[in-house]
Amino acid sequence: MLTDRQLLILQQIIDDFTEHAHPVGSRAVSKKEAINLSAATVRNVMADLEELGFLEKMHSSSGRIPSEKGYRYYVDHIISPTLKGIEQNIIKKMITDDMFEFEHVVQTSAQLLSNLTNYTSIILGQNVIKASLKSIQIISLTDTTAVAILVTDTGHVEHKTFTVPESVQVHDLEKMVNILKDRLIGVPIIQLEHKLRTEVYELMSKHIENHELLFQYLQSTLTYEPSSKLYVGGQSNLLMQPEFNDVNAIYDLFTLFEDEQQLVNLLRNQQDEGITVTIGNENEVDAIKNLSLISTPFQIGLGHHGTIALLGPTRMQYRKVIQLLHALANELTDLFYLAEDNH
Amino acid sequence: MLTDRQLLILQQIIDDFTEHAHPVGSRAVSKKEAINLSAATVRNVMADLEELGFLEKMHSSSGRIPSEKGYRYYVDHIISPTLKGIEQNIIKKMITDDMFEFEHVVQTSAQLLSNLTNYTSIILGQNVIKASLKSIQIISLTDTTAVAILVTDTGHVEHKTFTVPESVQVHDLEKMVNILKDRLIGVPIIQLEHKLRTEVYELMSKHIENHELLFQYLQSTLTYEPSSKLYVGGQSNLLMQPEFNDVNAIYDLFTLFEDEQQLVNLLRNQQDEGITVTIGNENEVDAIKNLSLISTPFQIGLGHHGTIALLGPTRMQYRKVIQLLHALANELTDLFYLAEDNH
DNA sequence: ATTAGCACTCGGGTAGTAAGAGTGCTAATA
DNA sequence: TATTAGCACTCTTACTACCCGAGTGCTAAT
Repeated sequence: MLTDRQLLILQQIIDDFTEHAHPVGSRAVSKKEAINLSAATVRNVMADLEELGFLEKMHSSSGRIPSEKGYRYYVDHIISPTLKGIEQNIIKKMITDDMFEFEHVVQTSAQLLSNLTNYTSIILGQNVIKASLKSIQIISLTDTTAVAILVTDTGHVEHKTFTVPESVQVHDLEKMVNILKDRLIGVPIIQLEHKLRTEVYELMSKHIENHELLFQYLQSTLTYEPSSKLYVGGQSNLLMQPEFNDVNAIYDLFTLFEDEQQLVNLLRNQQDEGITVTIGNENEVDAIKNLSLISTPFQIGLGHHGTIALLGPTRMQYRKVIQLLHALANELTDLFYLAEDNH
Repeated sequence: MLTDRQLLILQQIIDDFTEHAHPVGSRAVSKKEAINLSAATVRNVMADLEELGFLEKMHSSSGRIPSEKGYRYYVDHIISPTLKGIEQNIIKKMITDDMFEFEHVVQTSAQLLSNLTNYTSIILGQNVIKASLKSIQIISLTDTTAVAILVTDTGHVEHKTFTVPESVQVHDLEKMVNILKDRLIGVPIIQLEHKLRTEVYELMSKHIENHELLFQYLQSTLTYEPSSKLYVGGQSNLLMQPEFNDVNAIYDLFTLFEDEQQLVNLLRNQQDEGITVTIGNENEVDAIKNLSLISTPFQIGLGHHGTIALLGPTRMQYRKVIQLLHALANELTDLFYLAEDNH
């Protein structure tokens, strides 16, 4: 579709703009090492690229900046996700150095990503919906308080502290726990509430005295919130980007960061495999329509997966970011997935 | 120290500036209902107040703005922390409506506070350091993964997922758990690591085959991070304040928000009881030297306490915030503290 | 096909000006 | 004596005009 020369010049402009965030003029392109053309010739090519929609001008006599279509072409045609050199080693070292703890690894990865790129990293931990209940326990702390602990087969732990009303008998509580263990262990999380309302409720009303009150407590305690673990790292990195000199843009973005549910949805909507790049207006969420989001899933085990993403200006270092994400996703999958597969 | 008239005018200026964020002129003050003086007279008083250090000018012909000393005087002499009316009810309703779960209450409170005030709320949950271990369990998920769960007597739950090396025998793992239960339950968190290194290590090396490897895992799993639960609500609220039209100020602040440890320290350093107000440069952390922090502790039970704080511009609605915090701290203390005391 | 040359465009910076808000001081007033 | 009216002065902000430089697009020459 594009000639070699057009492609080369598009690439040079994107690289330059990515670095300096200033519109790129024909003279600047002409002076680049890879280019042996006069400014005038470059101008002609640039005019063509603009007509094709790959470049834009801010005003009639500014240099060119890449359009979203330009970035899209660049990402689709120029980049291969093989990472070589230093970063690969950093990641390998970071990840394998005596880390066996899921949350820790994921959190460290988020930190690492945002440090290496100066963008904002968002990592969504495992999708709890598909998991099922592995263990349920109630540990009493004082006479009137207790903590309930739920564990899923994917290792997700949820806990709630609550106060026990004085009217509740200890042996009723024990009975209740036994019913719960009997009926709920092995049940997929998504069915918990239903089972609770039917089977468990029925059993409780038969065997337990104060069942209405207890059940009420139970329901609010066991109703799983669908929010998975979410990590956001390097939010302030984006503030350093020159595109954020306007406070309104910042406001919208940070309001998004505060809305966990919306972030989760954002990452859930990404593809199930491979690296996904959404550029500017390709994003459906308004607050990031002037940013790019690059994401990739990683396997946690047996069909469950998490998502790593990086959020940066459309003027993003796509090559670097894609290679980093690719490498990191591989490492994480190796760590969590093969660990289970290997035994 | 100040005459009645001076006090009145100081108050009017602070109230006006708090609302509008613009320097207040003598004419504006003179027109206020509570004031029956001409602009000229007000000017004289304002000049006096400036000389005393309670007011400042931005430039020679601007109106006056309160100095930090001015706010300090206002807070110390004019405000009483009794809340009446609507907010009290909102809080009561919010807090008592079928909530028995600690984290939920605290998180809702943070949300509530930032919504009611349009400032940023920071809530520090219980101080784990003083707690001691109540329960310790290891639940195996698959052949090679397991999750360890620790519960303190204050209801704090910590969990870590880890992979079990194949070389470890199941019965060794069981032995280890028994040793841990025997030796660590009841031990204050702060002493955990020591006990682990001495008593537990000794026992393990006697009774368990592969003890070096297991111990290594154990140590990284059980070493408690001193970070308590921290909630920050309404970060983006501050972005709407006109004092944040400069991106640099925002950057420093949000970098602080990302540094949990620093936030925890900030709140830990507040007074042990009563409401603490630190205004502008009274704060030790650079990033908030142009903001005010108002905080109050609340009792969780038996000597443990958490801290609620609100962060806003020095031009803050001190009266409202102080009254809100006062009321909320009382409600929380009632809920968590008296619950235990009452039985 | 490429390039040099040139007229043209537009944004950003600088300087000057006018308007407006507010002050401080002085003199008049109750 | 305390208060107030009046007025000159100060400083910011908004607006305008202007110039400079970077960059373009087109034409003609190579």
